[in-house]
Amino acid sequence: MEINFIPIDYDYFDYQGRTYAKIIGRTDKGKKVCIIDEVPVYFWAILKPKLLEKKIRQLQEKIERIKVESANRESKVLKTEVHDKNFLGKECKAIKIFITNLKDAHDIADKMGFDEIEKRREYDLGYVTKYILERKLKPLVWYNIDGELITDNELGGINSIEVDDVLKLKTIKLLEKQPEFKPKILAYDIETDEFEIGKGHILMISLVGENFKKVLTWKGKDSKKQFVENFKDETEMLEAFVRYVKEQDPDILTGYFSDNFDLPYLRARAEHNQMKLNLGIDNSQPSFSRGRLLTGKIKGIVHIDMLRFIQIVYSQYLQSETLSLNEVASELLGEKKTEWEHKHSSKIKKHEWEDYFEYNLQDSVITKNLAEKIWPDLQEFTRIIQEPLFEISRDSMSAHVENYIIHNLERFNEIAEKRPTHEEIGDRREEGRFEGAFVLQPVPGLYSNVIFFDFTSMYASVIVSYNLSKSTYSEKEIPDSVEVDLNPKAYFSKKPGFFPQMLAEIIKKRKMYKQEYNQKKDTLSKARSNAFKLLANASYGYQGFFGARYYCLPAAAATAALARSSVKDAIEKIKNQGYKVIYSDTDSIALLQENKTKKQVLETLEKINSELPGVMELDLEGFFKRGIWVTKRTGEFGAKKKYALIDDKNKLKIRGFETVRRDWCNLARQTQNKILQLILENGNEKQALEYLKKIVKQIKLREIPLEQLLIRTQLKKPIEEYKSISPHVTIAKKMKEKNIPVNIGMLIEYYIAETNEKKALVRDRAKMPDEKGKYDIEYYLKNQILPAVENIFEVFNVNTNELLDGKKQMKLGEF
DNA sequence: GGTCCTGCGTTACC
DNA sequence: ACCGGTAACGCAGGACC
Repeated sequence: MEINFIPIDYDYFDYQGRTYAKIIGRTDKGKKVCIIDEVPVYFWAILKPKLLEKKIRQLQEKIERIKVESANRESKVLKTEVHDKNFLGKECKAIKIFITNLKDAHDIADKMGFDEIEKRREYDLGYVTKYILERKLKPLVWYNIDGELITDNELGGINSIEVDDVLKLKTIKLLEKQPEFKPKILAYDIETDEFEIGKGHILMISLVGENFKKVLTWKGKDSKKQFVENFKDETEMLEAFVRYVKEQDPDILTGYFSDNFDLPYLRARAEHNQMKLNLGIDNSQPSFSRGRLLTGKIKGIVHIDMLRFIQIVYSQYLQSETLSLNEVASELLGEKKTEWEHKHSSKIKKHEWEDYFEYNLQDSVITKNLAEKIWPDLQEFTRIIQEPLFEISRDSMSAHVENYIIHNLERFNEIAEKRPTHEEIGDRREEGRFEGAFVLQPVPGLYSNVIFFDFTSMYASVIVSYNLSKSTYSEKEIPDSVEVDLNPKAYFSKKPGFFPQMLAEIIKKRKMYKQEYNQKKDTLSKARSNAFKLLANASYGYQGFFGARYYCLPAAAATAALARSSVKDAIEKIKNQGYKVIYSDTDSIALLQENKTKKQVLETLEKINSELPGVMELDLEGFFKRGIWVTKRTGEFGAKKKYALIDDKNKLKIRGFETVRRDWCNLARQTQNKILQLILENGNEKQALEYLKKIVKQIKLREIPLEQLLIRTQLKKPIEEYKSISPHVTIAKKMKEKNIPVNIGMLIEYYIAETNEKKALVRDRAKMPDEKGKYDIEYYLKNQILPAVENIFEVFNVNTNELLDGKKQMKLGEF
């Protein structure tokens, strides 16, 4: 039978010693279908150069005799073939070794310690990756599939899984016209009495899908809400949850922080109540793999923890200071949810339960909206990198880069490099650091007509332009190469390597889809452009990352070194054209327009671009009517990574200042922001100074609400591990004593209060927000407000310290 | 008891 | 363990006088 099919989830199973792929997807008629398929599995033995044919044949025979036995199967080599391949850009002869079961590839490879073999490779690729490579049945791409319906008890009863049809694949054909795919998304969220997994009851579970809204609970017998469904106890509620998930039959089950909270909690409570949380299409329970973080997997339904994907892919582009559902949703969706003050169920009053149900439902509604908003990005990442959605939603950026490489090696006839061993990782981490970016020390001041240039995807374009990669690198001087002045010197062949070539394509596609987006303003080209941009930006970090298959520290060091010299060259050229360069950081250059016209500026840019190597490109980032740079708090020099700009539309761009640092109190941040705004709008400090005086007075009169004075600092490790006990650690200890849950990653809130005895240490004056106390006027003036503004006023030779003198008078009773 | 310096720790920039 | 280096700066803690 023939169907149009889109693969969503990939899995595999063993039956009678053989491995089968099991792909779950949808048909264009909306049916959920499982495809069963088989591909030959193999790995490679790369041979030493110049082996005689006879030798190779003898070796093949030896290899073909290898067998390994494990508890439940015997695995052997099925056949071997000799191929001309490339490994790390070099031509080689390699034996392709076909085996019965991929799981035994390691053991078979271990038995191949023959002299003629230089390296064994690709025994460490996962089955699903191998399957996608081999069959070219790529995730989230439409295919026409011809398959045979499995109706009997074949393959150990595979047809009993909960899908519409199970098909054994015969042939696949890529569909020319790719229709839009909208997955069925079901969002869920639980509310519990305790934060520790499984410790307390699950009070309620919300489920939200298309035209489907439910809150399942055993606490809702008095509820008048339509969406609330009441059950006898927790067990019945959990059973109903499983039932509803199956009934809804989603492609994606999504939660927020659900890998590490909701799903493991559900599993733990099911266990506690001696029932099975059989969510899988084969009635299996969710499984959890342990890395540093839990990962929850459900067979046949893609479980996606939205937080993971947002953390990895979006967080650097978000303004949100925490990645809480509330903050992220309000930034990405413009939705604010109503707050609920968490308390134990025994303390919830009757009428409050209704609000609690509403709150619980809302979390799932928001999570679903978030998933729909982010879907284009998830989809495009999946299509571009060609790994399953489940992995794409959780993998780190380095894994994305690596998977992109692996799925594109075939065009280069390349055999994949292996993953580093623990020892190799250890050695790599010992290798030490290399010099990074160049940052130009600014001269403090208020400047008019500031222009910013920046290099587009600078590191990626350096890698491409200078061909920097593991396969092009040489320790020793080689013909037709570029020498990079590192210690020791590094040489990179001019013959294009596969990684720089792939990266060149990534950059090209980024450019193409960005242009397409600028014309069409559609979500698809935006998501594509975004995915390629992120891949390009992660490429430099990838080559310097100790866990990478294609780790190459000299390539990373050379990338940084050539980026430094490129930016310095550009600065010199700009200066030679008669401009003053006032600042530069990594890939950007700030210069003053002064008496030049915009046309002249663009000509300068053009000239520099014409002289840049390869795909490197200097771009006009923007014109700003004013900009301010300040001194460091210690010393006379200009502070790096701290400046503020304003454009013609009075839009501010603030970098590095306390305004953008979440570990300063809101009052200091807002005051500084306002002062920067007034100065940049007016071009002088007059109004800003008046504003500051007003704020100082309000502080002294205790008119500032405590919320404005709270300092938030993240707890980054267990309390006991801190060598230096700073205020937030002290508060975290206090919270723990009071049985308030304290987790790693939490933002600890506190304020600094006055004390009777004059204690020197800040931490001894730190109090929790709900602790009684008067805020310490002197602390907030001297340690928050003044430090945030004094360097700014110093630009105008205004000494803000004088404003503080009022505090003595206050103590004398002036206020 | 004060001053100075250093290291820890967090958060930013790119 | 899950991409890199550069940088600012508060606070604690110890050296030193």
